[in-house]
Amino acid sequence: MSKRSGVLEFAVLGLLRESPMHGYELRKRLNTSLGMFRAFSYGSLYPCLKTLVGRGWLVEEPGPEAQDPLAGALSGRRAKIVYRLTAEGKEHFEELLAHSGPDAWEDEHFGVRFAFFGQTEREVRMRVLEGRRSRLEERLDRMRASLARTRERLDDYTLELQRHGMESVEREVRWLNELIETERASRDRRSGPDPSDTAK
Amino acid sequence: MSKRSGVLEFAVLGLLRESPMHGYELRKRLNTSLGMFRAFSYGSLYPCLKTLVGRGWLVEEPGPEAQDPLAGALSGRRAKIVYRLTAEGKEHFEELLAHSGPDAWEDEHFGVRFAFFGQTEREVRMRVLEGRRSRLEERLDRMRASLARTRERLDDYTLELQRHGMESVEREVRWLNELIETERASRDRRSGPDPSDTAK
DNA sequence: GTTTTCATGTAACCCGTTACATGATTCA
DNA sequence: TGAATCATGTAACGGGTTACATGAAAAC
Repeated sequence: MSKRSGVLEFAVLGLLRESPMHGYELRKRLNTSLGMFRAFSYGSLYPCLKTLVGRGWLVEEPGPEAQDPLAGALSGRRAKIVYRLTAEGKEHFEELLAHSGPDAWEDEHFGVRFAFFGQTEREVRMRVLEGRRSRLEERLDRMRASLARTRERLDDYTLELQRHGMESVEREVRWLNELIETERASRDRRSGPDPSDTAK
Repeated sequence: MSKRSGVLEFAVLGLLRESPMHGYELRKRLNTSLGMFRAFSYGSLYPCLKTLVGRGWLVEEPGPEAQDPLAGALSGRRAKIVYRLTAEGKEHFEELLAHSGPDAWEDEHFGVRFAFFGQTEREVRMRVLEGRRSRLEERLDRMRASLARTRERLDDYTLELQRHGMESVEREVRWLNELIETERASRDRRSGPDPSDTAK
């Protein structure tokens, strides 16, 4: 029933798709490789892994050291649990990757989506980047409007905070512009410059 | 009992300190004037107001239109509830303002603290700005270290994401540097340039 | 041999949102 | 008169954290 709306879920599936791992290692990768923009604790990771197993997207496997006859002989030892993506799990993740709905470019989701762009279709990448950009442009419009309405009643610090906030958003828009540009260029290089396209 | 660790609580007290308001208006101010960096819904605002009243930091007052004899005569009408900061509430908020502990420069708190810098002592402002800056510098160190360790195993998109993330943090550090500079300049202008200070 | 780091989990809580319910006032 | 906006609230849920408990393996 639970939606598991899923930044964490998405990231876990994505990382496990590259290679099986146990929880501890997974968490480190979440907070470094992928991380910077979001941190997770074991308190959320392990329960998440459990529910993914419950849905058949992951399987728990004994760690490789279970092959070791010495360790195997000693009963009662708790082996590392290595999580591996199942076929259904892979299929599900690919569906998620193909999706480019509005939620894909919200603040919380965009970062993790971008982190897996390497596995994402070019067209989907474009839609997500452009969606994100127009999302931010809407926000800029609202900020500018609100600033125009309230400029005089605000003190210097509040004003400075808003100015800095707007600059941050403008900066991200420029970044997206560059990325979109690059994507387009590499697409055009592939299919050859199309006069009917560039003439527009 | 509840901690109410309080971005919302802080902002409510701060806004009501400037002038009494009813909930609806309060929420708008939270999401525009102060806002951009955080939004709140009624579902969190009204319960928060209730608990603040419960602690004696706010009082509910009938809206000004209750003075209107016509409206007052019509029984059963639900008046707007105007919230006003009590003396204890004001005292409490000033304690919060004076505080410059580590939590003041965390991501979640820093924005709201900055928004009320207009009401904050110069020394406290300095400590918060400097605390925030060193917090971000630590983060940069960790990012650089992690990047150096993992650079080759990462694909282009992940790398680009990290690069952009680091640039964002670096940019905020530069912003803080300017703010600190400005604060220092205005302080020095006050007390006159001190040779023993500038010689260092 | 002891401290660190690796490794797995659980229970309680926190701060907030969404969706809903209700009704008054203003504007077209 | 009907729609938009003003205005106040509640119940259920959501996605996470903190603090705790446990124990093996590695490093010193």
